Amino acid sequence: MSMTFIEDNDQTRARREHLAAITALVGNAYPNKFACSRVVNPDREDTITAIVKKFLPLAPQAAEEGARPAPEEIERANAMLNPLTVRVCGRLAVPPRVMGKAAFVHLSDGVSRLQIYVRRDDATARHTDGREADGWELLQLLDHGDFVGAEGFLFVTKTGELSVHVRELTFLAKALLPMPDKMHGISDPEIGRRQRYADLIAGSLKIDHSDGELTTREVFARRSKLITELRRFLDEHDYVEVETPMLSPIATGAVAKPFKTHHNALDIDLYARVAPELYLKRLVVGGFERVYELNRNFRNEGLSARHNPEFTMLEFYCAYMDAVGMMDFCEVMLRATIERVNGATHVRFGGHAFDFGRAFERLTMRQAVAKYWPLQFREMGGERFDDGWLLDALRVRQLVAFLDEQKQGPMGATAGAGYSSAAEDTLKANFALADAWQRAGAAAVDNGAPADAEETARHIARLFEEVAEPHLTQPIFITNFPKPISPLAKASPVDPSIAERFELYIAGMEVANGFSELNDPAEQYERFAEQGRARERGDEEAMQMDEDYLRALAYGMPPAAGIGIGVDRLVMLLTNRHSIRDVILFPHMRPQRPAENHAAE
RNA sequence: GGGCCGUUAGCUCAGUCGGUAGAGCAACUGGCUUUUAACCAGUGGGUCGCAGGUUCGAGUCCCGCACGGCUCACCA
Repeated sequence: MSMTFIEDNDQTRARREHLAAITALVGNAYPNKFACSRVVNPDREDTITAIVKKFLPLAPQAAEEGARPAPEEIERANAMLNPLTVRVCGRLAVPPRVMGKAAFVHLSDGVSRLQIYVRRDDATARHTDGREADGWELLQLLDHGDFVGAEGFLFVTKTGELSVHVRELTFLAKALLPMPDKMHGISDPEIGRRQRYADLIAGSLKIDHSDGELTTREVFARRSKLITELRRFLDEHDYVEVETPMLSPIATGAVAKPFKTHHNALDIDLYARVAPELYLKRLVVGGFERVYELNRNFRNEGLSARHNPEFTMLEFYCAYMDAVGMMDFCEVMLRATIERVNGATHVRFGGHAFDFGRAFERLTMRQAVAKYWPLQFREMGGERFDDGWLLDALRVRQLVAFLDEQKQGPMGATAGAGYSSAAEDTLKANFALADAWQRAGAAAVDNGAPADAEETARHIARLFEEVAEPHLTQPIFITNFPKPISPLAKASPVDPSIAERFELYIAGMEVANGFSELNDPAEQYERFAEQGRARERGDEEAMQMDEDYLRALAYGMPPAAGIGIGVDRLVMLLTNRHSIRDVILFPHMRPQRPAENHAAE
């Protein structure tokens, strides 16, 4: 038998030899079950975590750090603990500490650890055929990471640690591979993400947690808690959870490139959904006035610290509500769930501190661009930046062209050469700026084609992304998106050029996106048609016409607001992880190239 | 694709000016019946990512390649 996944070295050889010796000693080294005691709760078997939680408070405390508790206090604790016989099981969290004729080992259940104490003169083991075997002999064969069951009585040691004095040891499963370093854990993030099991083990076995960061286990426990709380909040507000297709004949509902697959029996291509949006709105048509789905979306785009090809989105719709109402609701929901998950509305994320208890700022997209337009470019060619320019298509063109040029060169002459004085530098810089501004203006006019609404919309979105987005650290709603880039959103009743759409930004990340839903089938048809024209011009991400959806709208959809919340990014914020790959258990990674091929034989 | 950084024992990492390959942990042997990053004594373990060059001599300097990380561009 060749097990190429187990490297052959002195470490693995020792473990295999131990396994053979264990088999000789106790028979089946992989028994099917182990029944634990029911000391903590007669209705369920004890876990290490349950035992520790229940009995740790009985262990005496030392008067000061590093000192041992008073002997009489230990005696008092043992008088209560010794009559309690427990059966517990778990993974060896450390290599056994053998001291001649006695040994200490910690067992872990993945969350907590409990020490067991094995003595040569009173430890037995159980052979799978029922015979008694030598427990001390079995202990000698245990490796860091093995699974064992232990029966014995509770006590506290001289140092005050709650422990189990083992009477019978049962072998449960072998770790044939060495455990991650007990002090350093897994240092290579690559291995941590590819082998999440090893990462989780490392977190539960690591001795020093002094860095104050959450363990991997804790990150995903918090993720689970967040998802529970989001569901609870929506359930309490009369939302109904549904599941809509992951595979559909057309990928629509968001501006994104889809994954394509094929259904053999039907002989049709299907797409992994990029958003459940249009299905959920069909349900609003059908009478689900409050409906949500919390599930995966798939987008065939680049990977980054903030992008995984599949990601979890919470999407929900509320009839008779508009975008403003949805922002209010979203804010209340985040405040409530974050408080329940983290125990406070305060969140620390890298060097930033957020207080979700405070009202979120709200700015229109144009206001955001105007607010964050760089100070050094407020004066250009004798003209003063005015946010009214953002209403003027040619001005918008000029701003984009100007920004492009500034991004290209290293600010032209503004870098300033060797010996020139500060005044000279400023003068040169002003000239260069005026020049650039003029060139941008000329380019805007020369562009030829009359500026159409869609081009202006894209330009404003670009200006927003370049100029404002990096500054959006504290939670902020950006509102009033240009209509042409929002094909499913309803126009504002006061300004038909903008959509009643918003995005929530936190720590520079887009965390949520919502709007007043377009429910006029005729207008929706026109918007799809515009998208179709963009598609023909080569925009792969443009949305496809969905005729069934239009038919649904034709049956009548009540006014409604909807929102999509990026759950992974929210988890990042709540766990202080700066890569989305750290909050997804098995993130997609580039396939591993065989750089080393020692496993060949 | 561009820029920067990395690759040394099973793991985490040192390695000075170019001169015999190092530590801690882990493994193995022995000692130790309340330890806790247990301790003490000893043993084994290396194609220094790969390939070429310079040199009397390369883990170290030079060139190329592979693998990986961070970052920029693209993107929710």
